[in-house]
Amino acid sequence: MGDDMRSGCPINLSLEVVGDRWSLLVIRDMMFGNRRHFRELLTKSEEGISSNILADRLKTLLAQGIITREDDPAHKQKGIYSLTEQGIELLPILAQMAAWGYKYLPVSEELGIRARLLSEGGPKMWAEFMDELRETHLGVKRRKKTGPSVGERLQAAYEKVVAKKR
Amino acid sequence: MGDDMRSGCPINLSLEVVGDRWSLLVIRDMMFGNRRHFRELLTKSEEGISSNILADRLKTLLAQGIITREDDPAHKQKGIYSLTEQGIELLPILAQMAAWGYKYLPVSEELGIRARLLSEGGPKMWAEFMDELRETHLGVKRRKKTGPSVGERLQAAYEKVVAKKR
DNA sequence: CTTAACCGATTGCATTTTGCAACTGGTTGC
DNA sequence: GCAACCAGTTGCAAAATGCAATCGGTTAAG
Repeated sequence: MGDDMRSGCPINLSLEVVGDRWSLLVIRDMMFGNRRHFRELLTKSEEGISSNILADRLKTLLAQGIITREDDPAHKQKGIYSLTEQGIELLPILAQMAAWGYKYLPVSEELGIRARLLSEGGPKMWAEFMDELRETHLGVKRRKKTGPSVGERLQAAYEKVVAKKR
Repeated sequence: MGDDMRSGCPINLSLEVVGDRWSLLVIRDMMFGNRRHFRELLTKSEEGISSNILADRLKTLLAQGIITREDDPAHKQKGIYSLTEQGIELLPILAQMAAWGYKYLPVSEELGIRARLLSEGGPKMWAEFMDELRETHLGVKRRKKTGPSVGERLQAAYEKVVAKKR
């Protein structure tokens, strides 16, 4: 993660910031899995990131202004990681990657259901989900709640598939 | 580029395929720079990829079905690389990355202009550009041509900025 | 027909990044 | 007071990356 710039191309710059094998997975877990602590990100991830890599990525994402860290008032050692607006706006990238992966790669049924719903929901659903993230990560109040949130709907759909498969 | 699967999550799988520092830049140059030969991709890139990395990435992208390679009838040594439908459908990911990078990173004016136009154009413009790519890479005839293509418009805007800056 | 430039790669080697496992210094709950 | 938990750090091996030189073949100019 050197800070030497290869070119001023926006795609290149984005790749220099989040174009590695782990950064976007950490963001994904913060967004869809609501992981906010180091230990949650470390142990509750599907892929099993190792602790040194996680520590390094969190440091980089922090330095880039994609996440913030604050002390957990309920536990002196715990930090709470939150997405910034800049981090929240990575969602469309994740959504497109999810849609592409769902269409072309051997996605498992339970892990693919969210991608399918998000893809079908389109940009409108993404915007709604981003508003929910602004509420949980930035403390921005949302106006209304008619029915279950996008996050709840995705989670419910996931659990339904898991239950069905067993 | 091991083929061991970390998880069946669509985002993770996408990252395993194109989540490195170079693959998407190669795709970008094929899409927006119309680079089709090894030497073009090698020397006309902003970032200066090295030949062994390029060879390796082309091999991987080929194996993944994202690009194809055929012999150039006009030159026995040259191969022509083309995007497959799967590769063309990476465009929305690139477009979102371009938009995010343009918004949050120190993008140069001349390399940012395409990102701005593409972002303003939205999914409709992306679809049009993908149709143009289907024509040039897959030989699929398009129906109509009213005015300059998206590719031409992006290129013209880029050149205009370059001319202005000098 | 010679020859220099060009072609898509490959090779060897140094540097950097990643991955794993053990461990540290500290906190919390029982 | 002690076991479980916490956010990381350390040491080291393995893999990926980056660079420069090179290879065997093709093409175009003279």
